[in-house]
Amino acid sequence: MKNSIKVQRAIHDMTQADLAQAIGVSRQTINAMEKNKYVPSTVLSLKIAKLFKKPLEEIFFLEETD
Amino acid sequence: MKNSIKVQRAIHDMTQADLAQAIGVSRQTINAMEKNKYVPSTVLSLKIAKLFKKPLEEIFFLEETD
DNA sequence: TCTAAATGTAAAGTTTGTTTTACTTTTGTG
DNA sequence: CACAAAAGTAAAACAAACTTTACATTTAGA
Repeated sequence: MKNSIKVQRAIHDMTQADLAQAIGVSRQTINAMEKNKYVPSTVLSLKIAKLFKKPLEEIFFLEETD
Repeated sequence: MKNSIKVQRAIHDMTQADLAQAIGVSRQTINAMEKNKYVPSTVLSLKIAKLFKKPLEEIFFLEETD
């Protein structure tokens, strides 16, 4: 799975730390997500989509390998 | 987080086992999700939304406590 | 009612998400 | 350049997702 969190952060002018605090996770969790180190839980992705006011599917994308 | 997987299964006339096989998890995983035993990964929820041809937010909902 | 299919549940084990701490590297701005 | 903020990274520890096996309960149909 891939995501466009970094782009959304740029649009909203937020740092990784800002986003982390806004949704209640550690900064490393945001960083790892952006670097595709792991797949976040659905609660996390829903919170991020909600914060950025976008459908979840516009931020998180399935890949062939998923 | 809550979800309407059971309703979607009914609409598509699928058993828990059918759905499990369709998205590549165990039947117990589907059962546990329906009973809100745990929060699925974003890959799982995306696959389910895709299978049922619905926006993810129409199947998985954040709650106050999330 | 009898039976089979479907669902619910539970425990043990493995894998993966997430946190914490801490340090390095990059980037932007004076 | 110099400094600070932001981003990248890494390892250990813990929490949660997911599997497997196995069995009990419910539901639907002959």
